[in-house]
This record gives sequence, C-alpha cells and structure tokens, in this order.
Amino acid sequence: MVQSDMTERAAVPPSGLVRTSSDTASWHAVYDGLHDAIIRHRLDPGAKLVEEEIAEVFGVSRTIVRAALQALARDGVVILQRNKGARIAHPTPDEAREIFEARELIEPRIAALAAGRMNTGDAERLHACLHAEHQAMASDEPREAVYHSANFHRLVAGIAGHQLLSGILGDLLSRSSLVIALYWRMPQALCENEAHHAIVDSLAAGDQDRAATLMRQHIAALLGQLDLSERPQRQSSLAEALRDAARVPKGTRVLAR
Amino acid sequence: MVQSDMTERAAVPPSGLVRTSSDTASWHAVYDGLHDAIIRHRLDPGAKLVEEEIAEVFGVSRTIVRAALQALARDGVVILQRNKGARIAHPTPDEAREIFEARELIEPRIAALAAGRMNTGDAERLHACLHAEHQAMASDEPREAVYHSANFHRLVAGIAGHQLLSGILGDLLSRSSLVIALYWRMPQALCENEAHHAIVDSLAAGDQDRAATLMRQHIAALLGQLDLSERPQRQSSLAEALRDAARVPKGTRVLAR
DNA sequence: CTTGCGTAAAATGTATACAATCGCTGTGTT
DNA sequence: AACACAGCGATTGTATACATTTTACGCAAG
Repeated sequence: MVQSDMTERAAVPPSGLVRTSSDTASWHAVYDGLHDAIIRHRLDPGAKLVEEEIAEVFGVSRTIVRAALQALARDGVVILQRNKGARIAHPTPDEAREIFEARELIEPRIAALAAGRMNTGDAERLHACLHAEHQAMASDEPREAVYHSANFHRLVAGIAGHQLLSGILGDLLSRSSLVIALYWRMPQALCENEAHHAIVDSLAAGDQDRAATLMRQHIAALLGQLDLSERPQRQSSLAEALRDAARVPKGTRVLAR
Repeated sequence: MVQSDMTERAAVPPSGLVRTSSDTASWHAVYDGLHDAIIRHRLDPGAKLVEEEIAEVFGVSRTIVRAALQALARDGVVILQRNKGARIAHPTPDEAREIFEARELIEPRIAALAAGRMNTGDAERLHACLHAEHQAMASDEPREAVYHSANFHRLVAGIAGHQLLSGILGDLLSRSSLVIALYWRMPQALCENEAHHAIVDSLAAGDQDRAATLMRQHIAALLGQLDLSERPQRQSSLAEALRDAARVPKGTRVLAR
C-alpha cells in the first residue's frame, strides 16, 4: 500500500501526459510510506533511518526525504539528532504515560461530539473496522489487530467533526502505536474489543455522556495494560545494545517489502 | 528580542572562535525569529513570506528557511501552498472556535496539575509576568499586553510539568495569538487580567479544583470576547483583497525592524 | 476602458555538490 | 589484554544550480 514499484527510480507515468503538478507536497508520499511502516510495526522503535536508503527506495533525493523526516519528527514518531540522523522514536515510560493521559483527556470529548453527529454511514464504517479487527485477531495477526484498533479511534475522531482535536489525537494515536510496540503486555491476547463494541452502541444511540464515560474507561484500561516498570536507559548510548544485530541482520533493506 | 541587528547580513560572531557546532538545528534561529514576529503581531495574518527575503535577513540559504517554514506550518501558524509559497496563517472563525474549545478542554487540566506542583519560585515568576502584562497595559501597548498574557498561560503549562500537554498548549497559544489579531473586540480594552490574578491565587493555594474551574471560565470568557461573526472568505482567492497594498506599501522589508 | 494573451520576471521545487561530523577499525603503547 | 588515538568510510548539514511554476506586465483586439 506504500508504493507500487519504487525500486526502479522515478516511476515514469504510464501515459504521455506527464502531469508533474499534483498539488500535494511531494514529500507526502515518503511521509505516508514511513508513517505507515512505523505505526504498523514494520519498523521497530529506535531503528535508524538513513536518508540515502530511503531516498533510493522512494526514488527521490535526500532533500525530499529530509522534509518527510522533519515532518515525522514533529509528529513525535521520529527523533532527529543533529549530525546523528533520524531514528524511530522510542518513548520512555514517562512519555508513554503522558500520551495515554492526554488521550484520556481528549478522547472522551471526541466520543461525546461523535455521539451527537452519527449517521448510518458512520455506524457502518465503525462496524466494518470492528470486523476487520476481529478478523485479524482470528487470523492470529495481533499487529494487524492493533492497527485496526487504532483506526477505530481515528474513525471516531473523524465523526466528531472537530478538525483540531482530530489532528491532535491522530498524533497521539501514532505515538500510542510505538508505546504498544514497546510496553504492551501480550498475556491476555484477546484484549477487550468488547469495549469498542460498547462504544459503538453508545455512539449509535447518541448517548453523549455514556460514550464519553466508556471512552474514558477504555483508555484507562489500555493504560493499565501497559507494563511501564522502569527499564534501564534502553539501547542507544550503551554501545547501542549490539546495534540491533539480531533483528536487522546486517544490510537488510529494512524498508519496502 | 529576535535578533540584534539583522539588517546587515550574517551576524559574524564577535570573537575569533567560530563555534560551528551548536547541537541545535540551525533552522531554529529562523524558526524562533519568525515565530516571535508572528505571535507578537509584527507580521499580520495572511502576509506573504518570501523565502529569499527571509534567507537574506537571517544570512542563511533557502534550504534552512524552508525547514523553518515547514516547522511553522506544522505548528499551524504558517500555511504552505505548493508552488505558491508560505503565508502567515489566517484562521477562519470556525478554526478560531476550535482552538479555544481545545484550550477550554486542556487548560483546566493543566491548571489543576500546576496547582499541585507550585513552589515559591513559580509564584514569583507568575507575579512577574502579571506585572509585565499590567505595565504594558499602563503604557498603552495592548500588543505587548496580549503577548504577556499568552506567556502567563505558557508559564502555567510549564509548572504543570506535563511535557506533552504543555507542547500541545504551546501550539494552541501561538495560534490563539493569530485569532486575537483577527477577531479580538478591543472595546473593553482592559480585558480582565483579574482572572489571571485569581488563577494565581488558586494555584498558590494548591486548590486544584478551583484552579481548573477558574481556568475554564477564563477561557470561556476569552472566547466570548471574540467577534466570530462570519466575514466573507476574507482575502486570498478574490484578487487577494488588493494584495495588502495598503498595509505593505510595495517593496517594504516586512521583516527586521 | 476592458479583456485576453504572450512574454518576462520572480518565486518555488528538486537534485546535486561539497563540507563537516560521526563512528568504526586497526594500530601502537602501556 | 585493555586502552588511546589516528585515519577512513559512511552519513549528515548546507549551499547552490537548475527546472518548473506562478505572477506581473505590456500590448493589441474588441
């Protein structure tokens, strides 16, 4: 879904019409590709992002890649260190807590707003999302399930119709994805998408108070399922914990499946 | 406070030591300069920002300026349009409402957190800020007063000790500055910094509930003092409303006083 | 006087070249 | 064997050149 066949350079347009314009900034493609790879856990927290490699994969110059990395850095999913390059963010337990505290503050309001603006199409989309999440679970693909779970929250935010809060929450959800990759306790694998079902019900019923309450409880429960016991400083600074040698064998093209 | 004497080029370091390192990204200087100029209303909403001009003022290449502009765009204080360049953002009434609604949600929580972490130094700084605001008012400099007013909220956020929420609020405050420039009803000029005094009192008393309540009421009052009656689409798209001909006479160096 | 078009100037988009820095590796010393 | 350090390759930082696009201007036709 990232890109079709970017291994071979500039991707010449099929027809004669060149259409060089495209009113969206050209780094959006790189941004989207990296963002997707990050929140779907195809790149691990802390992983190094080398500009040249990314540029080659997407068939653009480092100029464009840098713009994309800077945007991702402002989203909080990438960390930029001067002269040291870019890495996938690696939230500390404190940061993880702050992210979920912020969600606990914002999402109940979003749920309440959404409850007041639901239409049939919205309900349909929410159910489709829940179905996808359930199916991923059934297929034993927890990564996909977590991804769809986050999408559920994005959908609700879209329904709420508050551009600003939706945008803020979007960033929080992206970072939540990193937090889950790091601190999620798998044990009770079948989390509790019951919560999502209950939220959909309250939304469909237009019950703003109940939607807000359920959402707040849901976020609190999620936070409770994280293991935020202080690990040591974690890789980086101590010989980089063997340079991730195990998970990225050596010259593995870590991007582009 | 932005820069000392930027009319003449690159600001050569005073001593022989060149100090090329500086672990902060080099576009920060440009970012800070522009950001300060924007939130202090030295640049008006909607104003064009030409890369080459800015580059000349700060003595850097367009590469750096572009990075700064992109960062400002993600803050929501600058708008980037492909092939059309950058402009100071010009929030619509809807966006203005959303900004203050978000503040109404977030700032009470921040106030409550701050009330639980006050120390004497904090109280001192808050009082100093209030004093600066009052003095600016007395000197008939409403711009400065509004600036210090925003700083008051930034200070409270700093005391709260929640990095994430502070960061989010920082962006909201920057955008609020634009909203105020556009929609503030001056009539009752001496706004009501009584509200700020009352908030400081509740913070110093460590009364979390009262701090939260007062803050919520304060934000609501601010929102009420805006005139968000729908103006037409406002400049841009209709011959740019004469290209600001009135306020920027022609080749005026709009930056650098 | 207005409208339309074509050319020129200005501004932005992108790639590339080169400089600066980092981090690894191998060599020598204690 | 452990450590320090010099050198080199890899990577990032910044400026600049060039392509593309927008915008401004002038001239002619209606």
